[in-house]
Amino acid sequence: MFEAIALMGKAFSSPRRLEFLDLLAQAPRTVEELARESGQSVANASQHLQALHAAGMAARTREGTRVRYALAGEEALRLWLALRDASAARLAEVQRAAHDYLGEDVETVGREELLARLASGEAVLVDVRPEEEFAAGHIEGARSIPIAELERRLGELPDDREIVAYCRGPFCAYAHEAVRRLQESGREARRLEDGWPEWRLAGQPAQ
Amino acid sequence: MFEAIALMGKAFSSPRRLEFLDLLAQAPRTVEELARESGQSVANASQHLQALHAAGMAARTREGTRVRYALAGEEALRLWLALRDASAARLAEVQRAAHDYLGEDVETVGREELLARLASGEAVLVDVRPEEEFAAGHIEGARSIPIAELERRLGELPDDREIVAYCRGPFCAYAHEAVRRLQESGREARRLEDGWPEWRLAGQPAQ
DNA sequence: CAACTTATCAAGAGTTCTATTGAATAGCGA
DNA sequence: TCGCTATTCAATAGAACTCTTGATAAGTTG
Repeated sequence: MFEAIALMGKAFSSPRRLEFLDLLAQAPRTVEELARESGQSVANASQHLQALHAAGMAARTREGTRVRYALAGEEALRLWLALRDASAARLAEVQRAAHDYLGEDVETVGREELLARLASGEAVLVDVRPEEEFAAGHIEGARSIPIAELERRLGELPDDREIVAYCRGPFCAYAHEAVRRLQESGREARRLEDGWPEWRLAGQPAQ
Repeated sequence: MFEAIALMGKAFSSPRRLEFLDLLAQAPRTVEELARESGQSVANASQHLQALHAAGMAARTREGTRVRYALAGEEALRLWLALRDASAARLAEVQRAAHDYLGEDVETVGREELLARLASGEAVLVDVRPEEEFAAGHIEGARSIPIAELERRLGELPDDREIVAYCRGPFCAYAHEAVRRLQESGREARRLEDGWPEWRLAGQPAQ
């Protein structure tokens, strides 16, 4: 029994596999994409992805000559987020790594407040993740400006309303970075406290 | 970052450690007790427990010459139960192991129905876990009859009311076993669909 | 069908994990 | 202090895991 459960537990014991889970939480991807985005060989990525599949954490579908992996349902997403949050709450190593990686804290907005400010037109919501992730699903009413293009496309954003940026989640640096740049441009800006996976899991309006 | 999270993830990759989590979900215990109940050497148990501690899943307190380990807060319990349930939902191996271990399914009662029937006096609730686990915490209104003593103490139970048995959780065989024996004795009996940890986590009345 | 792309397989070197053994340490009580 | 108990430490052999390399399989396109 415990041996069988450990089959799933092993999915969480390798940083590489956790990185895949994090990527898959945003959008399904092919093996080659996952390998490229995580900077490892295709063969190695394939092995880890098969391990995730065997652990019941990833689903896979064949698409012609490629194979697309996705998280295996909401349950899998919930489990990954629970592990991530629990480790952030209890392990000093994770806190330290997060702080080093994210830099100075940036002011946040909660879900309710964001919804209210969007409804009243006081705020504009920007998704700063890569375009493909936006395409795979995003918060209702958000517009896509990937962080890499933000500088160049600053003109598209109003400077008389607050900008709220969001990205992959609370441990993703994109939104932090975006808020800093927006503030440097003289705009009022905050980041959404969560990212897209948390929003979706909470059953909030999405597209 | 992912490396740091994997420190916690590794806690779930060994059947031995999962068994400890399962035991600790019932009640805190000393190293020696945990080693005995899981049938392994003390030195080995100590190593695994230290790993759980380093992973932020177990807390430890010194008590004179012994060391008592406990789950590190509700968060740890929630994570363990989430992993267990997710693996039971998604891995055929776990389902098979559970069925082999638990035997024929037994009729269950839900929390709400149990509370109603206890309030109206239509049912009697029995905790069939070992006595020490009962002592460390149990459902309000339950009486303790460890499964090992059930046969001998059958006379203590009424035969004109339904008996509801519960134990460590849905994958613990004690309650199944108890219901079968109670039914053989001519009593009406069902098992609570969850066990003590789930009950406590749900914030239901406890002692 | 041949050439090509994408993913998986197979084998092996190096690393990490696990359980065992025996020794060492910490706290207690005489 | 000494002897005792409970736990941890240290060393080690064997098992499992990880990544790399090169070959193979599946599917598409010309």
